[in-house]
Amino acid sequence: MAGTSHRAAPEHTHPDEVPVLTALAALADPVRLTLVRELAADAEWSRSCGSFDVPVGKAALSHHFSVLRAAGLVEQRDEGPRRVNRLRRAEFEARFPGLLDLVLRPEPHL
Amino acid sequence: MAGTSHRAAPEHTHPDEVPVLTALAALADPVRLTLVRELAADAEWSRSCGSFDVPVGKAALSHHFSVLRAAGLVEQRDEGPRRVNRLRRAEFEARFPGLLDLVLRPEPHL
DNA sequence: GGGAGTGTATGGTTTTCATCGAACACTCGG
DNA sequence: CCGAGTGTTCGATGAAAACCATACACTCCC
Repeated sequence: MAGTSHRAAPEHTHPDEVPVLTALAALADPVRLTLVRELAADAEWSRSCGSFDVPVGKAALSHHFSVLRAAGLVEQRDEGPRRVNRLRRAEFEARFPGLLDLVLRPEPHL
Repeated sequence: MAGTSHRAAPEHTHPDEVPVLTALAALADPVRLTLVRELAADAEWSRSCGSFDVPVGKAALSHHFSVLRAAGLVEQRDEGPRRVNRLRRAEFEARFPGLLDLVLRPEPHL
C-alpha cells in the first residue's frame, strides 16, 4: 500500500512554537548555516540529508538536522531509503520576519 | 584637562565588519539577550555595566560586554569610574536589517 | 533473502564556552 | 593619600555542544 513507512517519522516543531533564542542558536553554527543556505538554493524536497557538502560525518550531520527541525527551520519526509528536506521559508518568515533573508543574503565583503 | 582618561579605551568593532555568524552567536545567549533588551529600553549612555539585572558575577558580565562590542552591538565610553553603554541601533540595523527588532520584540506566547 | 545505500542511535572523546574567585587598575571623594 | 566603587584580566572549573566510530534499522533492487 502507499504511504506506509515502517520507520519512525521525524519529530517536527512549528516555527510558531520556537523561542527566539532557539532559532538564533540553531543558525549560529557554520555547518547548519551551510545546510540552510544550500537548502534555500534548491527546490523543495530535492535534497536528501547526505547530499550536502559539509565537512562532518553522517552522525554529526544527522544531529544538525535534528537541531534544524527543532528550530522550525527544516521539514523532512521519508522518500524510499532517503530522507528529503525542505526549508520552511514561509512559516519561519512569519514567525521571525527577515531572519532568513538575513542569513541567506550574500555576506557583504569584510 | 577634559577627555583625558588613563585607562585603555575599549576595543570596538563596527557592525559593518561583523560576519552574520558572529552577530547570531552574540545574540544566542540568554544573558546577552537580556543586556541588549534592557539596553534598548533605556536612554543611550544611561546604563553602566554593573547596572544590569543578570545572574552572573562581574567577571562574566565583563566578558559578555566584550562579546557584544565585538559583534558591533554595543558601544562603550568611560565616564568617571564607570563604563556606560549604548546600543548601536542604527548602525546594527543598517548591517542586519530587522535582526534587532526581532530580538527586541516581545516574545509571542508559546 | 542478501547486499548496497541511507539515515539514526549510542557511547566516548574533544573542544568550546560560560562562569567564578582572586588579583589588579583606574576614578573619585574624603 | 587612602578607601570605596567599578570594571578588567587571569587561571581554573564545569557544563554544553560538536564530533567520530561503531552498531543498528529501514528501503530498495537484484
